[in-house]
Amino acid sequence: MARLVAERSDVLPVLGEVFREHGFEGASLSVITGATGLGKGSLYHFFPGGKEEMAMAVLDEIDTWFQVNVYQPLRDGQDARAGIDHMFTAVEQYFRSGHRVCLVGVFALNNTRDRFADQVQSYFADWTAALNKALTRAGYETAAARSLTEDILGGIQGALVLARAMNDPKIFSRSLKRLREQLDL
Amino acid sequence: MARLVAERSDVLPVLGEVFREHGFEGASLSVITGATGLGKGSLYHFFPGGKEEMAMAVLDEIDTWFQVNVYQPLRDGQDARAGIDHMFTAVEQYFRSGHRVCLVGVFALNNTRDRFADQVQSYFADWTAALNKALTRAGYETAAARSLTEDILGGIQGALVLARAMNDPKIFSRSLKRLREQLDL
DNA sequence: AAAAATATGTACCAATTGGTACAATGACAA
DNA sequence: TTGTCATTGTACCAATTGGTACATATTTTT
Repeated sequence: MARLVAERSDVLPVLGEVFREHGFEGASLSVITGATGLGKGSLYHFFPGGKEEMAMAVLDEIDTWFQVNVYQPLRDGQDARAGIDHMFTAVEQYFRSGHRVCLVGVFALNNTRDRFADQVQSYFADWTAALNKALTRAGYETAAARSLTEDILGGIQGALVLARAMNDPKIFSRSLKRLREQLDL
Repeated sequence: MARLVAERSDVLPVLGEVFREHGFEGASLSVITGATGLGKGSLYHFFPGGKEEMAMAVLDEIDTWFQVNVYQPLRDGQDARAGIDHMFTAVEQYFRSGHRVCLVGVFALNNTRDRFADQVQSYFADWTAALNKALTRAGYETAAARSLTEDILGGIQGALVLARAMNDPKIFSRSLKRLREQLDL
């Protein structure tokens, strides 16, 4: 069902990158039209709710991606260890080895969080629950699993901040590697 | 030399909180005048360079604070272990046990970083150098110290992101405690 | 091909943006 | 008290903001 004209879903990845780069406030309509190549007419046709609906749609797409590629393997995979290993691989790729930043993290840090509180909250809550379950299934005690989960999710977010702040993506890959090895699966 | 009228330095903490809460783009002049209680006249008298100079001044103040309260104790304290322990205490207080976010992190994540690249970079570079030196002095091997430094700085930033995203400041305190204990000083 | 539905460009809108100009006010020292 | 300098409020500015209206394409369906 491919069309020549743009589809709503085609523009979501571009919107995602725009919001990552500029934040929600900084992503002005003119920036968005420039990056997507779509005029206001098209934009408001696809997203009648304006910027807020665009960001919501992006967050939804991100949620779906993580559900499929990260949370479900963690929760339901036969081998818990394999699910965890798969998570690290998926994360390394998703964040482009530290070249890409976490949109949810970007939104979370300032007052943009309040606009999208539910989606921001559940992004990390779902991830936490899934990883926690996997670690438990892999043999960790309840308390240890809980701590490890926080350390790993925090470690990922922090490594993204550091990598971008120092303009050195390798910081992310190195950190991810250590987080993984710390588990000696 | 206290004066009845406002001083430039009096307004810096307020500006800091405004930029934390709204980010650089989101901190409009009207938000700033509202939060500081100063009109544009005063604001542009103290900061002729406008918003950019305000943010620069805030970043400078932050840098000074960390130099005095974190980096120097790490670098020059007689007891390296005490310096590290002091760092954790200072950080726990500075970030108000997870109620406050890191302004440099906020700026780092989106394109605001490019405006303040030097200050963002050196905030983490200086911290990294100081902590690395302290860990080395405390007995860690070169490679181990380097990894630990990244883990600790990343862990702090990530914990701040998580705490704010989940709206649960305790995540920060818990993470900080584990990072500290991991060192068994 | 005609009709219906989808998609898009253009013009327009009030509100807000960051910033300037400047006169009036305040403090303070000679 | 007079003069100097720091401080502040107000009015103003062009540019941009997010958003709407709508007529015109462009597809898709019939």
